[in-house]
Amino acid sequence: MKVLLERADIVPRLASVFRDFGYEGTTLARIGERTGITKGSLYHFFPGGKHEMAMAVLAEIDAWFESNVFRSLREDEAEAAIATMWSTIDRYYRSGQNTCVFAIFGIVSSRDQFAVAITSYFRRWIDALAIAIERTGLTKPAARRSAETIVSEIQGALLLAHALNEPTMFTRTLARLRAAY
Amino acid sequence: MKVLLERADIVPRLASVFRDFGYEGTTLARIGERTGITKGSLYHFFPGGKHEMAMAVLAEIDAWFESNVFRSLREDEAEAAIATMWSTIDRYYRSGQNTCVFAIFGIVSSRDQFAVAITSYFRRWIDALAIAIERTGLTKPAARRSAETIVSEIQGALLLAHALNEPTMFTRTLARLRAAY
DNA sequence: GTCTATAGAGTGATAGAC
DNA sequence: GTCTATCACTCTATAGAC
Repeated sequence: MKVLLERADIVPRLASVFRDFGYEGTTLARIGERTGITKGSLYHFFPGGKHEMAMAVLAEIDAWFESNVFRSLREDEAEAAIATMWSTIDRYYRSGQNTCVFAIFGIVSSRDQFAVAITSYFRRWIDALAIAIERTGLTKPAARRSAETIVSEIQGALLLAHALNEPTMFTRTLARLRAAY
Repeated sequence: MKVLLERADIVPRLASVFRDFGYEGTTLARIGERTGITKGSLYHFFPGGKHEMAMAVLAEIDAWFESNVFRSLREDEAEAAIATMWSTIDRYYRSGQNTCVFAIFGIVSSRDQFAVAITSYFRRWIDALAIAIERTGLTKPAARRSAETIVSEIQGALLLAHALNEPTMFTRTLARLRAAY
């Protein structure tokens, strides 16, 4: 029987708080309220404090996308990998109800302390998608432009869906992209 | 000679701080550092505190867009109004270096206290643009879908431009939209 | 003199660190 | 839980505009 927490149990719970409140808006008290994890436990697993907690959240999301989206785009058959991507991210973003933690962190100036993680994530997404699109027959520059447009549209739709509290804004965009690519 | 501040002088300076740090990340101390405006002046003009300051910032940006973008889209000749929009927002967002305060406020959960202002802003942008596009000959539903896509793409491009610290991501998107509509 | 705007010390509450 | 720093905010004394 396991009664003690492990770091791996904590990170997803931290993610949910950072996702809702952003970096500045996430306080240790709020983490405690929402997850039941006390400050003692937090500092035991993340001696670097709030910054290390946020880095762990970004790293876990990054790893999830790497193994569920990016790798497949780079290595698998292109059309299938792209088709899988639409349904994977629809599930991940809960059809527009979830926001993207990298977007939240990337839009304000505290972005600077996570700049490497943020740029790496978006760059690798665009790069992997460009590789897949190129394999469907487009030229390298055209594939790259399409990849940038798609990631940008996904993020824009997520943003608007949340700002307007209208998740269908996201699902409609996803349906349109699915049909176009 | 005028040495005393007026509310109208303060709001744009506040906007620059909220734009860079978001609502939670903006502190009165930081406002003081960046603008030289001390608490005495701030609370004199904004008795409602930080919340009222943020509302004033949103209201001013909203009014600027209303008179420089939305009104023209609704009332002026459609092709000309749309053409003007591209260059107006390119200037407003300083070719991708600026972020959108409504987007920053709208992406985190503190969005709730500004929900009315945020949804009104994006809705009126989409509505005005849909009216203009419909006038160019599209059906009402098609025009609306295009308008949603455009606003979403603009926001997505702004987000990615900032997250990747690559403003050209925004200018390229704007160029593509300009060519397509 | 009157009134508006300003400076900034001081308040309790709460932040993150440990 | 304890600590110190910092948070939003209050308040008083005074400077500048007319």
